[in-house]
Amino acid sequence: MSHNITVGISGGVDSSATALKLLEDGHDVTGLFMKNWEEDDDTGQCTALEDLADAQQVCDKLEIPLKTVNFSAEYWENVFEIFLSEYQAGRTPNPDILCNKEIKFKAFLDFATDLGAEFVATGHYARIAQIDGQYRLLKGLDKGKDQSYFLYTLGQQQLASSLFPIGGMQKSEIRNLAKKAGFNNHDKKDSTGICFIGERKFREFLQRFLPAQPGEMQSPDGNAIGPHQGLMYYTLGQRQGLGIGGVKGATEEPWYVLDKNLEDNILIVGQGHNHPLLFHDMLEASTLDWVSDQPLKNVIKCTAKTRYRQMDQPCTVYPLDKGRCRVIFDQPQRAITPGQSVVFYQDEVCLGGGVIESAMDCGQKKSLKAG
RNA sequence: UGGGGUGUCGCCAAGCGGUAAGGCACGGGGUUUUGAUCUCCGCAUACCCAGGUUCGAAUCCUGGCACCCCAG
Repeated sequence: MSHNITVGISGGVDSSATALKLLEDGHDVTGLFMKNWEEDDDTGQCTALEDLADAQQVCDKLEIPLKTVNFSAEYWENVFEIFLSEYQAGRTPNPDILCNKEIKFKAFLDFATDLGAEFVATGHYARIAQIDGQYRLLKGLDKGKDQSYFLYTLGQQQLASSLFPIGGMQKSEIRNLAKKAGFNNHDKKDSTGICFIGERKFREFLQRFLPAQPGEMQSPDGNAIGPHQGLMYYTLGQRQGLGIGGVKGATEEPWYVLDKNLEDNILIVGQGHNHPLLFHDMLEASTLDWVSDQPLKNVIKCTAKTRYRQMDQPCTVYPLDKGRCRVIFDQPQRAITPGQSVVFYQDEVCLGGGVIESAMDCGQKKSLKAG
């Protein structure tokens, strides 16, 4: 049967192919282009305009209407301000997860619904299944492109009114479809950077909103290594941008951010990608979201990702009070970073996740392999 | 200005008469809907300065200069 479906068209191949597939399935499709950020990128390019042109070309080709909507105010208030305050607090937020929660699957979904859409569709590499009367969020079938990590905050209501038509396809198939359909963007480079904001020189970008707060970099045993520009500009496990050259008496290994001492404004740095202080086998997370809408009641054994594109790591999740949980990994994890999200899986099923508050060691630390 | 030592890429650092290793940092590309990580490529006609010896010197000699250490 035919449905009235609004597709979030970004100007990229994925959303274009999404519209194409829905159309081929006989649905009544409308394109909706969002502009959520008002300024141009670093290079002065107005990428939003170029993207809109691509979106228009695709919709013209498909002979479907293209509407535009501007959620800049909502984006600023519900995504960007939180993004900034998290950085201000020395944490490392994931704005795209918030963007999905607050914009794409709230503001956008509500807007489309008001316009009469029965469903919204996006070009995410993820799948929605109905099992035992419950909506499940599944990984995308293209192992290299799975984006379920970014969607863990979606609940039953969102999934009930959303479609991910390309979640079962490979990226290469998508590009072929787009090429056959005559889309200009069939070989357009995958977009990266913060959604709607784009690729930036990140520290410079942050610096425009959060002024520098220089301090000292120290080794774990307190030796002064050099200056830093402000703890908010660095994240755990980071190598680039420290500016630490050769240090007399030190090894030749590169330096990484090991920890932040917010009280004294000190950045703790050490040598080696696998520095022991970078590894922890336990974390606590808050602001949990479960796809089932059911709060965690019992201990569960599952796998988790601590960041996008990480391999699934076996772990055990323990419910705590105040909507928090504790996660203990079978193996120590590198650079578990407060502000980032831990997302839980059981095989292909994304269960939900939460925001990492802290990383710790539960004392069963396995010995690390060198190198 | 007594004695000893050192001055090679932004930093650490090889080189010991035969025509400038390497690492880090940095820059650029790739991967990537966060931030990171990772990966590839680039990066000293030049060895504190000035003379000299050699077919040939960063490497030897002489004289400066600078810094460091021990004495005073």
